[in-house]
Amino acid sequence: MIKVRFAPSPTGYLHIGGARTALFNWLYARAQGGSFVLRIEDTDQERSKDIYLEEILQSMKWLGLQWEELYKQSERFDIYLEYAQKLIQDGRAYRDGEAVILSMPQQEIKLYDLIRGEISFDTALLKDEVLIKSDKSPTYSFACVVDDALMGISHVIRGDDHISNTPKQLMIYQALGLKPPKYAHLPLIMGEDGGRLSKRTGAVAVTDYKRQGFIPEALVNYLLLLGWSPGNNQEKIDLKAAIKKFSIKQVQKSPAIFSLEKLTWLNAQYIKQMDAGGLTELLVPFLQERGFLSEVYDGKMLENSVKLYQSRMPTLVDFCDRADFLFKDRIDFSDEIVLKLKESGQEQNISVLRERLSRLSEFSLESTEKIFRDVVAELGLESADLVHPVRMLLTGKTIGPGLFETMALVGKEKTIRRLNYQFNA
RNA sequence: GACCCCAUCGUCUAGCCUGGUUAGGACACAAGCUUUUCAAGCUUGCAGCGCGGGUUCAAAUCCCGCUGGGGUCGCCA
Repeated sequence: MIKVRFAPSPTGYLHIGGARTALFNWLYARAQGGSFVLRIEDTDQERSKDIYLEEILQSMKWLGLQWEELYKQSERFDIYLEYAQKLIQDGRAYRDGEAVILSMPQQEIKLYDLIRGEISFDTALLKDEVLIKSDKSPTYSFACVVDDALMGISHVIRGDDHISNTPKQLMIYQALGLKPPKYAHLPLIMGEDGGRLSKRTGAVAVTDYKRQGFIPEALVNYLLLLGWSPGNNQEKIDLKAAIKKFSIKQVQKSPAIFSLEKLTWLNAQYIKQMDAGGLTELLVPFLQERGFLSEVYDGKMLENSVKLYQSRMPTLVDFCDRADFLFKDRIDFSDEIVLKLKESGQEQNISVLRERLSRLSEFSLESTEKIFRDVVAELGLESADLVHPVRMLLTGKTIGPGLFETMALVGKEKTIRRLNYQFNA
């Protein structure tokens, strides 16, 4: 029976590296028909906090990584103490005050890592290992070994940073007379500067990405690509397809640098291919948070707006920024826009356009375009002469979707009002 | 510093195991097409096997060394 676990410590938010470790564990379990255990390593009473635990569970769910079993080490202290006692009786460990310490055997050991192959260590270089601390709580390595053994974990898939913990833990298994699991050490994810991933080099918490408007499918897909490849030049792959193709042996051995640019590109791909209704639903909380939308809103109108921006919003937040004019009553112009409007010299022509548009009864893409084209022709202008200043007036921006689609969305009343602008005021 | 691990375009990677490829794809970048702007899309371009030795008819691929990078060295996890 294949059984793996992800063992986060609730001393901080779930970060991107942890999320990837969880993802690979989950994938391995699913690919092998095994099960996935979530084990909360909250032995550090000082630093473990419930809010972090809540956040980790939420992030896991958001990413779509369901677990079969959940444990908390803080509820298992008796078990660790019991095993430590046994080691003392067997003469493999000794007391130092309240603490229990393992006498480190001296030997050459070989570890076969599923990703790296054979790794050898000399435990003579290791110091005796603390198993139970003076406060009677277990140390990481001890709790980890006891739990992995008791929970029947068959494969330990974890970050590279644990590779040097492995020989110590192997010695604990040996002292306990228990069979160790198979190991696979994942290379770490690094920041854009090649160093450790940190807040300085970008967002590290999964919730930060959520807040920044990334969708879970894209994040998971990107994380998958960091250290693994489905082959056949495929970039976009969902969890279901990944399960079919996943092989732990194909995981890269070298660390990978996190690229926000590529994640953003993937996010844009997912957003473009979503159905507009589903995308709209995702957008609603972002819009409400900004006060752009109240509890009650016109879903149809919103969905139409979303469609117009679907290929123009790499992240959900981008929609809020780029389509803000649809939700605001009045828009503020930047100095740049004010200047460009003044330089366009189209005040008179725009007032002609405005007057003609105001006579329209049906304010649609087709009708506004017809009027616009007529006015341009009558005044002997190029379309571009009016398109740009009108867009600025309606949206407060120099860029955006097609002007007539925009007009139809903004609606007659607001369009007429925004076209009434004192260029030299 | 000691110990362990790693090394293909700027970045993520395919290829390596089972030597023979014009070393493939993607992001980014550049150009073009399209166009009312911006995106999207399509086309094209730029760019890589860290270095040095072997082994071999032949090395990105196998071996050794160097260099470079990463990780660990807590009664944190």
